Amino acid sequence: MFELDVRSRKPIYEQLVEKLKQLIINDVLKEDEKLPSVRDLAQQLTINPNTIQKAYRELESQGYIYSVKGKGSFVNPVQPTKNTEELKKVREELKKLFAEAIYLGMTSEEIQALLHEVQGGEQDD
Amino acid sequence: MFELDVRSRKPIYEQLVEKLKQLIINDVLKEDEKLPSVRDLAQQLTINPNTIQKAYRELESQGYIYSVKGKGSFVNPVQPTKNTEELKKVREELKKLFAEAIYLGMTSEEIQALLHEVQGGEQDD
Amino acid sequence: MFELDVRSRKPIYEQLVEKLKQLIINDVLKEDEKLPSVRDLAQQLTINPNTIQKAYRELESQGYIYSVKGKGSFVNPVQPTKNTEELKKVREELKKLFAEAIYLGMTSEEIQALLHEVQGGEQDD
Amino acid sequence: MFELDVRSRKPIYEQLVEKLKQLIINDVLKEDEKLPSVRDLAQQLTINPNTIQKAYRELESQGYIYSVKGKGSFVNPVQPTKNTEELKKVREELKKLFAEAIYLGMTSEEIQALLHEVQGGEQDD
DNA sequence: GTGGTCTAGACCACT
DNA sequence: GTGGTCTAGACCACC
Repeated sequence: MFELDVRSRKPIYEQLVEKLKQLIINDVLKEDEKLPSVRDLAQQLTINPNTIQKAYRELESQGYIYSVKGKGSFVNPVQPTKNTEELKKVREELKKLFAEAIYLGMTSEEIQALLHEVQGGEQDD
Repeated sequence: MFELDVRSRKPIYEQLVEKLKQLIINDVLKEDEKLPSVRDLAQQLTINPNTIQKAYRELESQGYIYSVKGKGSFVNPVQPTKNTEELKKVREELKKLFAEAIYLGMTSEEIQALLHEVQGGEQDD
Repeated sequence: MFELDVRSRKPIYEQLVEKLKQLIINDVLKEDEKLPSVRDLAQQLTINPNTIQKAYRELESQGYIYSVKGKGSFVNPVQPTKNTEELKKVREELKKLFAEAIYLGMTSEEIQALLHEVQGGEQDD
Repeated sequence: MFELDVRSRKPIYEQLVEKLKQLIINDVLKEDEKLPSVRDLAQQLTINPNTIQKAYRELESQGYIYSVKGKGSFVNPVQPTKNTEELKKVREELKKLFAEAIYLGMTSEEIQALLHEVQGGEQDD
């Protein structure tokens, strides 16, 4: 299900957060769907349950999931209002990346192609 | 000149690397222009010189600047050949960000507008 | 395990990088094998841990090892794609050394003998 | 005549030593031929005369040239006896480089081709 | 004066 | 306990 890279400089829990975000964003994990339990996922990925829990906590605080005591963790519906802060960050990040991509030689056509590629995948799911 | 957040989770030297990259990419620091000396910048930012040096070294190994003992550190001309590795990373990053931006409600029109905004600034310099 | 020359003009961390490279190249340290911890090696060699870390970091950025926070540093499998830059350097170095060896009186037979000697050892492991 | 790389991490005087060695090795500078004067070379290369002098001193101590007060510096005839020490170093260096080249994927055929290339150039000069 | 190396020692993040 | 970051302060090599 996941491919975690122990070699990466990025901490494992951050990788997990990112992967799960991707799954939610790409609608693989639908609204109110239950995430795998901490213990199950830990066993599946052969990593420490604490690490999983840390990832879930992070996702919760970012508003992507919610936890119900004794039942598990579930995907949050999108809350457009709450995300203005995050949108601002994403905009800033995009600007930086665009500048860097152009500096490294990418044309705006290539960048747009990439965008449409992602967008196409989005709709297909 | 810079605004560093000492409290941030991101290491100071990485923040520095990013800021300096921005300056180079946006042509504020031109080719072969001298960067502030390690000691000067350290004093200016009230940061340890070693930290500055770490940032400079990182920028050097990424090909953005070069350092000459006894003379200083200077901006490198772009080397399109050497940056294939970095381009790959940027492409991956862009894909992730696009997905996230769309998830948060941005339309592809908005994203493209942002791209053109950056590109415009680029050409004006 | 290592013999470092603290008096040498070559920085300690560079000596370390070289020695460790040798061990990896000669398969003394196998793929994914754990390197000694920064602190352990520092104590063993009576050298400051920062110096060891600098060496490890250099090896990491050259693609020979990878480091995982909280776990340790490990030998990387060879990545033939990523090393084009380094190969170029090695080729240049070889050319220079060949010229010097010939100047000092070595015949090309002697040089080839040396090559086969090394190659033999390589295959025996 | 020379191409010095100020960008290089290698000190300029070392680059000079290497270049001059090459010229001697490749017989561009013949036995007892006069080297350019320190001041001339300094002006030609637009670098500090002290740097040139340091390079000449180094070459002298390595036995490649000799200096005559008031007359200049001259190329030394090869002294096979004196070079056993250096030969030993070169042999060690070659072994290391061979191992590294093989590790990075070069075949012994490629290496030998490189050798013959250098050797050919040697005889042509 | 410039970058580069090294030490000693503190503190943090991850597992 | 692991690697990673940062500081303070010393000394060296190069130009």
